[in-house]
Amino acid sequence: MTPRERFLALPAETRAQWLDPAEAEFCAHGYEAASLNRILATGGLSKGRSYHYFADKGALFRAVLERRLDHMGRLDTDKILKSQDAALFWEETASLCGGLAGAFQRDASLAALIRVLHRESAAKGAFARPLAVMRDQIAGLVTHGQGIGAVRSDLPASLLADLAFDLLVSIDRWFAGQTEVTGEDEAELSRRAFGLFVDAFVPPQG
Amino acid sequence: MTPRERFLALPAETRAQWLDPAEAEFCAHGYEAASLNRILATGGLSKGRSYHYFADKGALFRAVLERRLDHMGRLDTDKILKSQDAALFWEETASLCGGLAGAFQRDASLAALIRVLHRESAAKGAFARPLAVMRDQIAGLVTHGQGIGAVRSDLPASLLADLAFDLLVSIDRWFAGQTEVTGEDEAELSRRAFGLFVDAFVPPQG
DNA sequence: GTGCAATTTGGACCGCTGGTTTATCTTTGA
DNA sequence: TCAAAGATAAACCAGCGGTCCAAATTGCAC
Repeated sequence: MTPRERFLALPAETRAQWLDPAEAEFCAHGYEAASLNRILATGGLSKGRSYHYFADKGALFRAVLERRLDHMGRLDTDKILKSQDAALFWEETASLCGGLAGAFQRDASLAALIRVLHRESAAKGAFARPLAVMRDQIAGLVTHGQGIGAVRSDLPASLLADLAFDLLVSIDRWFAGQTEVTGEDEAELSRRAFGLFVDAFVPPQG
Repeated sequence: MTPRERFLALPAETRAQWLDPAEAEFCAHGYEAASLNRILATGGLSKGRSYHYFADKGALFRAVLERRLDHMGRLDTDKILKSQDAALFWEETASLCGGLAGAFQRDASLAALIRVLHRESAAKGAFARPLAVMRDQIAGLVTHGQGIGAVRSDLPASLLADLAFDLLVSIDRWFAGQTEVTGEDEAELSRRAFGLFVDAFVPPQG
């Protein structure tokens, strides 16, 4: 039995005994700077028990992340992939981005974890997979968009997918760093920011 | 006398005794994962000597970075700031980006160090300053561009500056990750990528 | 030239990190 | 009842960045 299987077999209450302090620690300090020893001390857990259930620090982070992602439900990219004209494509994309932004606003921990994941993934290979899944999903959307003429085709889909992902993260990060902007202002600003996003990826004129 | 002053007073040859192994280590492993002990062992230096010349690991990284940046010369933003119409603004901006890309191609260590700086700056506050300088420069360019109608004004300059910076870094990172694209293909692709960059920041039509 | 003072140097040491190992305790099943 | 298997606690490890201090070296006044 792998450590991961052992952990998933535990009752939810016991699982929370690990995941709650771990999530707090990762949100507060990021991945690298998070102290496993501190997590264990906070939760009253021991090293041996920890490595009985988690192969390493990365496995614990992944478990924390998975629990949060379960709260969010799957990204619904189907509608976008079924769209057959540019207008609908961008309408559905806007809807998905809006839903995502809403989820981030509702669940601060989810937003914080995703930011940690994106920020430190380049340095730590441990998170390659979950991030690659997202990027591949975006790449699929881009390719479909190119097929129906909604997305520019003068650049490779892999590049466009990378840029789209990073751009969305950058936008999110800017809004997260703003303390004064709120309510209607924020809604209007993020609507315009999505406009910039669209401008970058629609086929260039001429 | 501060450690930094002591170090700068050293002959260039002695300075290189620190900076060469440090640069190699930082390029290979990034900042966090770079081992100070390993750098010292490689260079035949001792701990006491190190902390006589560098306040901490971050100071050593900054010294490595500064030596590289001196090789590059200052970014010449004057021409852009003097431009009075959108066409000239973007022409000069293209020229500056091209020069930057050339410097990165010529000096792989510089490119690697800048990538490390950008990647790990969010986690480590030690690098806030050098990065903030670059971002402020970009913010200045954006503001000027907005003034002459070359850059969209429906979003705050600080947001546009952040996005511009991150977008350029993302583009650079994608190209750095490509092994097969070379020569003319790369030149043409990066020309188009700059086109995407422009499309995102010019005033939206309608 | 000599002796003192200031600087420079090496390296032991510190608290901490993530991770390993071992030995004990608990549970299970025949 | 007893042994095999699973779970747990805690000692332990190498390495980390950083501190400290005593010894070696240097520079300078006399």
